Amino acid sequence: MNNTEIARVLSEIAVLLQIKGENPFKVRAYERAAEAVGDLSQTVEQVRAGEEGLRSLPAVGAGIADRIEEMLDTGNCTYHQDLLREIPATVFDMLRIPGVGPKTVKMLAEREGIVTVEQLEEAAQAGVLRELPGMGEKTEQEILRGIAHLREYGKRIDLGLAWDIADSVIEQLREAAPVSRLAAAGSLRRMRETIGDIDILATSGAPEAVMEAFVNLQLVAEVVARGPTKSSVLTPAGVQVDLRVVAPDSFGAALQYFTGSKQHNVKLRDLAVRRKIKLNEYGVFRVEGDEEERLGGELEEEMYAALGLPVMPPEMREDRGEIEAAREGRLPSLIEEADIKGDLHVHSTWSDGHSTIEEMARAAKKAGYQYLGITDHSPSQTVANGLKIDRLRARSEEIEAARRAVPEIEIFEGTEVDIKRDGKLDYPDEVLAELDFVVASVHSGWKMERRAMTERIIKAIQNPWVDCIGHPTGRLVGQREPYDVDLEAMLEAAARAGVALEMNADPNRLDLKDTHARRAKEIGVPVLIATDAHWANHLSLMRFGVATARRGWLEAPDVLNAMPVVELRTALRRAQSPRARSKARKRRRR
DNA sequence: GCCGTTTTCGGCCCGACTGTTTTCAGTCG
Repeated sequence: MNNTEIARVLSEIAVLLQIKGENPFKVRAYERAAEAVGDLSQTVEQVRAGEEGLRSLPAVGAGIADRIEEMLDTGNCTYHQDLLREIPATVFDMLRIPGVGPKTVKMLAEREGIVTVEQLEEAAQAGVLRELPGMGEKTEQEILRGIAHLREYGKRIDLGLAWDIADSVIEQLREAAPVSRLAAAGSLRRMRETIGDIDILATSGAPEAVMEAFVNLQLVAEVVARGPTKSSVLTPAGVQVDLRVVAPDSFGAALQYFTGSKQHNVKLRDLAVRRKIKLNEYGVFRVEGDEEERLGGELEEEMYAALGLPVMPPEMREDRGEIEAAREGRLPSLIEEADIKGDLHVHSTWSDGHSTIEEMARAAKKAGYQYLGITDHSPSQTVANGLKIDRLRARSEEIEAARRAVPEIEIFEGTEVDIKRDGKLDYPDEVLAELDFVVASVHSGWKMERRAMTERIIKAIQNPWVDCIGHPTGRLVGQREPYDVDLEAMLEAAARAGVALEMNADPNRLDLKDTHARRAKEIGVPVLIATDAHWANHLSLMRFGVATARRGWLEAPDVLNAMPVVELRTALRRAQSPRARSKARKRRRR
């Protein structure tokens, strides 16, 4: 079983135990173990083979380690299967209905034998639910609406779309409501790759008026909940937006609290309790018996300072070791957008891009960059108008013209060359040698088996003219699973060869993902953050790539395109080859 | 089921909102 499968089983065990009414801390142990496995970039098998074994994973002790061992050895988990005999897997879908939690599921199954969404819908339509304990007519209607909503918009949305909505809510609220401060919180502020709902935080002396303005915003299709300090609405596309209003002196506390993650906050509170300190969304307090002394709350920094900690960047707040790092004074100094000196993976009208080389160069100048890599597709990409060798060479003229038109930007003449099924590249080496920068990517044959796919990519990494592997796992967020590849082997090969792996900044890709980037850093593989832009205005997607790199704890020295142009030129492998040196001499004479 | 700056046993975060209730349970984040 692979990591995803093992994580899924562990998290299903947690849900099943919850429905059974088991010890909530046991439930949490399984949840945390599932997260730990899901976050790994190595395979679980590799962790087991490692020196410290499975127990080295957070929240994995003797019991859960046994279950994981069984899954690795036999491909299934008897404990999980026993639980599923008591409670059928169909209840997982029921839990996705807003307002339906484990207690309700248990009650429905025991009293009415309801274990599927369809049965629940039927019972609600028949008016059976309202007769059950703790339920009434409203709950019944709520469940019917929840089912309809789930069918239509069951998915999480990508980070790019979420920020579009959030920016527009913030802008409209600033116009319409008496607010002083407004900020996005939640997974949006942490820049997670997908967003369930959008959390906005405001400060105001007149919360009721803010709530009134909020539920009447133009983009509100439906009001889900409405309270004096918290309301939830749905946009016409079915995205939920939550707004909370707090007093100005609680802004930092609320921002900290609602940014999460849940696990980060749980660990923080655990730390706080030991020091007789209480954290909530209103502030941080020292607790002495019945007495509470307020220590702060206006600034996020005060919340952390009360625990003797520096503030951690939101992207790190996932309980992946950041609190320990903060305690020990070894928080990394994360890469920032301002550190990025150029984009090295963009397309132009020569292949499937929609902007000319010059337009791309002007956009790069506007972004404050020093350089830009034009990396059009290679011949195999016929649908993307991939460049045959003659067109690739013909493109040089236009690149030269763009260099003259936008002299502030150093343009790297590049390609995104296909890695063919056998690991060979779509241009011969002598053609790749003529270029300044080569990204090699897999665009076909997704279904290859793991070993062949791994060898395929490693062969490309070993080609002396390859500078970077593009979107290294091939996944599309929420749409397409990554292809089956041994990431650890890929990283090791890249480290040996000095080849960069891409952090593709397109919010549909984010590939490498955060935990992979972190592993790349550990192994010493340089990361290229690049947008893969097909339109000039898509250079702005860099923001999402940088955010995901931050989630992977990357610092500027870990990122290839945080290098100034002169250093970059000499750092590339081709700079070391005699042929490149002669080419570079020619370039200098020009 | 996990874990240790108080612990190898006894802890394990906190509050708002809703609906169905007459004081609270369930859900959510």
